[in-house]
Amino acid sequence: MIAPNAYGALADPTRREILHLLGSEEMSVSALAAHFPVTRPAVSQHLGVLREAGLVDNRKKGRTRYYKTRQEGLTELIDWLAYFDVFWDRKLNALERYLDKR
Amino acid sequence: MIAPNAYGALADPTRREILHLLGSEEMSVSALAAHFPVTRPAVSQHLGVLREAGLVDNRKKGRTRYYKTRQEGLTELIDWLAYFDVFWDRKLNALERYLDKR
DNA sequence: GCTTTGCGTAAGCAAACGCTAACCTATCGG
DNA sequence: CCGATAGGTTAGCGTTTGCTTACGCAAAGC
Repeated sequence: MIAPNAYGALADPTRREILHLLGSEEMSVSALAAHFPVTRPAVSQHLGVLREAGLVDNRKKGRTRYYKTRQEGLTELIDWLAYFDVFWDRKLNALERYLDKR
Repeated sequence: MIAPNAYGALADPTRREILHLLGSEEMSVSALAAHFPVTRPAVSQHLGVLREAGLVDNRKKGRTRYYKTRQEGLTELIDWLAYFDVFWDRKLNALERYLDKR
């Protein structure tokens, strides 16, 4: 599945925070909505945007629907950034820090 | 200078293409506008958004204003993506290919 | 000087966005 | 069954966005 508009999905701060929350663990819509000042339908709509962008996935368990980040969707963004030279500088620096922590 | 909203700046496809054009070389506003179906003022407004986001810079030479990408601004996006595991997978793969070429 | 060129800015408008309130279906528990 | 719960959907709203047209101003060119 291709991601039509992964960039626009990141434009909203709530959606970015949702992605980070779902990055660490699977979460239900209600549990997700508890983290934000907006109503549950608003979060549901954000999840719809993220799903169409290919950035999240979900599975249904009973009446609860669990969402999680769909990491393949993020590769588009990473590939886009790879065009810029700065990518390599940051990459090597960050990689160094990353490897130091293991 | 901090970048208040680098994410939203990427939401528009015209702005993304502008960034790539400016990544390879410095360009004037008119030269930039020639690449797009929209008018020059529209491009000028896009450049204003990119400038406020810290993604482009410009210098004035006579009556011409040359824009170029401001690579430091992209670091926010890279840092954001670095939270996800897929970032490191892509990074390590790309680094491998990169090193193989030397 | 006067005209042209390069660019920014302002006004106005249609479309898209983010939100809430209200409603719907589906599932669980009694 | 029946009521409560989980979550998607819709209508309507104010706001923001992206665009054009029109204007203003500084730098060149004549």
